[in-house]
Amino acid sequence: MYVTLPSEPSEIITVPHLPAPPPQTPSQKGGHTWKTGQSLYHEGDTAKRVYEIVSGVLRLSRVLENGRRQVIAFGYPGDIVGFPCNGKHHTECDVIAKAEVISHNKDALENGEGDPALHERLIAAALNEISAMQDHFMMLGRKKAHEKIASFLMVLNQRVGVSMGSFSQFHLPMSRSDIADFLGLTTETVSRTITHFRKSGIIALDGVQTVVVLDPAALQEMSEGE
Amino acid sequence: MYVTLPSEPSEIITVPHLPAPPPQTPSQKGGHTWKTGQSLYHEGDTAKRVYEIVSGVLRLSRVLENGRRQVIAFGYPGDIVGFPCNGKHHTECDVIAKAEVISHNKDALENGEGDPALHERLIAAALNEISAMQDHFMMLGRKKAHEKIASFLMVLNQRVGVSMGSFSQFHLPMSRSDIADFLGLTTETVSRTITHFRKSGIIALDGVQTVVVLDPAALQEMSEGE
DNA sequence: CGCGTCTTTGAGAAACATCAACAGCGGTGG
DNA sequence: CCACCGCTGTTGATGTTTCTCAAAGACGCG
Repeated sequence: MYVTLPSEPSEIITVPHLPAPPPQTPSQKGGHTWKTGQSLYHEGDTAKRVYEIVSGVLRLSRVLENGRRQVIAFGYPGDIVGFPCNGKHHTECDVIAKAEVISHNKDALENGEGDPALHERLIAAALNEISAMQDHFMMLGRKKAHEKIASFLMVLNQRVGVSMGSFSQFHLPMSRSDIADFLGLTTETVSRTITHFRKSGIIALDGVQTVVVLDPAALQEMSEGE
Repeated sequence: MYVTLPSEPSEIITVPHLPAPPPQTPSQKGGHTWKTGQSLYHEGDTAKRVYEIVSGVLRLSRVLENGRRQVIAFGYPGDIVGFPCNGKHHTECDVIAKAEVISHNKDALENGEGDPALHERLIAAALNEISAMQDHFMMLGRKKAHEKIASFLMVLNQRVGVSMGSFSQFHLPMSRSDIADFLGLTTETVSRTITHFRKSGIIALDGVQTVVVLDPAALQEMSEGE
C-alpha cells in the first residue's frame, strides 16, 4: 500500500537537504509489526528502546495541557525515533500507517559496549534528528501557510513520491489535522491551501489521501515565498 | 563585523571566513574566550569540534535565502552546542555576550575511544538538545505572541535570574530582533508585548536589557494561555 | 442505508505583520 | 563637553494573514 524504498536515502522528512542516513542493515532481522492507531510509547514513559522504522509511518507528537498539540515529526522508513532524554520519552509515538519496526536497546545508543557499529549509527541518527529539527524551526517560525504546505508536499514527494509518467504522486497517510499540527496551522487553513494549489493546477488529488504533483517547479516556487 | 582577534594564534585553514578557531588539543581544560560579535562557526563549515559553554551567551541561527532568519537557540553556560550532522555545522554560532568556551573534538561525541565519560556526557547533551528542541516546537507552532514572550522570560528567569529581595531579575544580552527571530515574531510585536507586560505590572525594565520579574505567577499564567 | 468522522467551504473576527515616525542611547569628533 | 549621527527600540495607524465559528459535503464503516 505505501511505497517504501528501502534502498533509497531516507531521513526525517523535515530534512530536505540531507544525504542518506545509514543503509538498512538492521542488527536484528525482522522487526515487530504495529497496526494503525497503536502507540509505540507515550510521553513520560520510561525509555528502554529506540525504534528503527522499516516500513509504515509513525507520528511523534506532544500535547499541551489546554489540548493544543504539536506534531514533532512523521517517521518514515529509515528513520530512527524514540531518542530518550534522561531516561524518558518526551513525545507520543503513534502509528499512522501499519509499520514494521526494529527496536534497539537504548544502551546501544548511550554506550558503545556491545555493538560499536550500531552505536555509531544511532548517534549519527540522533545528530541527523537535531539537524532535521532545525529545518523544521525555519518552517514553523518563518514561513507562511502556503509556503509551509508547499514545502511539506515537496519533501514528501521527494521522499516517497513515485513517478507516474510525466507526473509523480504519493500517499498522505496523515489526516489534515495531523498536517496542521505539524505545520502550526489549523485544519481549515491546510484544507484551503491545498484546495488553492489544486485549483491553480499545481497539484491534483485522487481522494483526500493521494496527491499528484502536476507542476513541481511551481510547488518549489511556492515553498520559497515570492 | 566579525573581528578576528590579533592576539589569537590562528591556524591557516581552507575555510576562508572562519575566524580563529580555538587552538588547542582535544578536551583541553580552561577553555577559550570569545568576544561579542565573533562567530564560533558558520553554516556549512566542516565540523571538527563541539563547544561547551562555561560563561557568556551564544546564538545559534539559520538564514533563508530571502533573508528571513530563525534563531534556533541561545546557548548559556552548561549548554553544549555545535553538534555536527554529516560532518558539517548547520547553523551559525555567534557570540552575544563574551564567552568562555571549552571545545571538544567531535570524535569524542561520535565514538567512545579516548574518554568514555566525556563521550557519554556529550551523547546525553545531544539527547537533551533533542528534547529541548521539541519544547521549542510547541512554542513556535502552537503559542500566541504573549505566551511565547512570557515563556521566554520565564525560562530565562529560572535559568539566569538572580533574586533581588522579593523580586528576581536577569539580563537580556540579545536584541529584540534576536528574540523575535527566536520566537517567530517581529521586533515590533516583541516590543509591544514586553511593554504590555510592563504596563500590567508583571515585569519592570531597567534599561532595555535588564528585566525585573515583579509577578512570576502572572508571568506563568501568561505563558500558558488563558 | 444510516451514522459518525473527516474534510471542505464560507463569513467574520482576531492576531500579527507591515509601514512609518519618533525616542533613547552610546559613540565620535569638533 | 556638547552636538551630531547611527542604531536599536518604541509607538501608532493600517493591512493581511490566519483563526474561529458555523454549516454543509464526502467518505468509510457497521
